[in-house]
Amino acid sequence: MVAALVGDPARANMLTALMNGRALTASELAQEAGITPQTASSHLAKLEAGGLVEPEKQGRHRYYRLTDDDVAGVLEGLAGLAARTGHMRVRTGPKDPALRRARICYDHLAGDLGVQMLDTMRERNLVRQKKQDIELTAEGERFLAKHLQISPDMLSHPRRPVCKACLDWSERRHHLAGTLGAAMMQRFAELKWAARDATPGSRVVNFTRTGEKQFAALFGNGKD
Amino acid sequence: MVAALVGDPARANMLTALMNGRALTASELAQEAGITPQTASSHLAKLEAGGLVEPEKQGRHRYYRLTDDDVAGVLEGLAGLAARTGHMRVRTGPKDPALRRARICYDHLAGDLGVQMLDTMRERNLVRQKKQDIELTAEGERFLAKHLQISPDMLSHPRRPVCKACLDWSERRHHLAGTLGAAMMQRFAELKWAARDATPGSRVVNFTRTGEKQFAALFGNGKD
DNA sequence: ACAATGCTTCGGCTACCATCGAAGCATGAA
DNA sequence: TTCATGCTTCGATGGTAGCCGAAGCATTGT
Repeated sequence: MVAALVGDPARANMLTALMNGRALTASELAQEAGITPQTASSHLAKLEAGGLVEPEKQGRHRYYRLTDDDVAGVLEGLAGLAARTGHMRVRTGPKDPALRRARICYDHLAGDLGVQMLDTMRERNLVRQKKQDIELTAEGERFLAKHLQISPDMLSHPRRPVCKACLDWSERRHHLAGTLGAAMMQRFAELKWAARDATPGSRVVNFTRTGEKQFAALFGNGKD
Repeated sequence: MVAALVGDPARANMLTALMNGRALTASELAQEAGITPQTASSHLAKLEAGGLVEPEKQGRHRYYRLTDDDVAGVLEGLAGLAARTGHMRVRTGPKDPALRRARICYDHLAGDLGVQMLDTMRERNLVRQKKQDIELTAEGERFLAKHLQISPDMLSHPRRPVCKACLDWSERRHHLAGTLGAAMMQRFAELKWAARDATPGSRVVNFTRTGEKQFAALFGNGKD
């Protein structure tokens, strides 16, 4: 059944990413859906078998596009039904998924992952938050020293707080700023977990595969 | 996500069964999908939450129908996509013709003729209907007195309404219930226009030749 | 030739969800 | 009232499908 194909969240994300009519590679679609290439491969095979997408081989890439406008039309219709029940998410902030997921806010991590990180830190008592004021706990200091080799004396600054809550543009929730936020982002880059996108002017932060895994191990919420 | 709702085979079968625009009871939908009532109940709750179907309570039955034509349209579209890959579903046909044409529903006339009767009464302003509530007009009272010797005072009952819309089992449209519906059916029997089938337990109503003619003269829609 | 990249296949794990039995309500009938 | 019917809720189970790690092809670049 075709609907079952569209029903899976990962596949739905892929299809949505293809709704603009352009073709995307398997890897791009994997990133779009937030899954590994091998999982994406499995999904794409099913979508192809279901006649929803068709591949075009080009070198060592495989570009996928929606089969035709009929498919796009049905997807539109489904989105319309979803919108009526309020099950559709409201578009806030940037539309670029990569930008929504992880980006640079001044010098610290923002986007879904940034919000997720602070959420988890709060949940595990690594920090305590009162409104916009955040303070690092003793437990948090041990955590940072152990997993990220960050010591408290690296964070002191004459005019800047160690921790600060920063309202996230796309998520409309807080992520972590301050010298700690900056230090952690810097550490992620040094560990090759993540790097700013090469495109000039882009604020997108790309996580490596291992980086994403390591990050999820420390701050994951199980929803990815 | 809406597509996930349609994606499940059991739910898909239910929705397909509702595609003709008629309403079905929860039990019938369960049988249609080949699952137990409790499983069907769970599915129907989800479909309702997703805005795909809406219920109508009638006695101890719960009739479900597709919310509107948009839903049907999207389902059509999905079926269209499915058809291209070769997997098409088959639709099971109806059943006993005599039962569908005329039968007893509690104590009043149901089936094709029952629906047809209410249709004509509504069309000729003998009754006015708002959803499930039906009221007899002055014109209707004159009509009943003249042609069926039924006077309004025969119809009053402490706990039962004079007119009530009852969802027809086979036609899935409303026919006339209440004390008036019962009185009319009784009158048909007294006039030897129709009689319940002799078979024990059968709900079939057999019309005589003259009865059929007389009935058609009063309530016919010209399609017979 | 070798290495790097992109994608796929295979195997095992896990989580979710459809499913059903049993019991609980609600409505209508006797 | 009591009983029967229709439907729902609860709890437990099992099958399935998504997911990833590791390894295998395929293509391109050096």
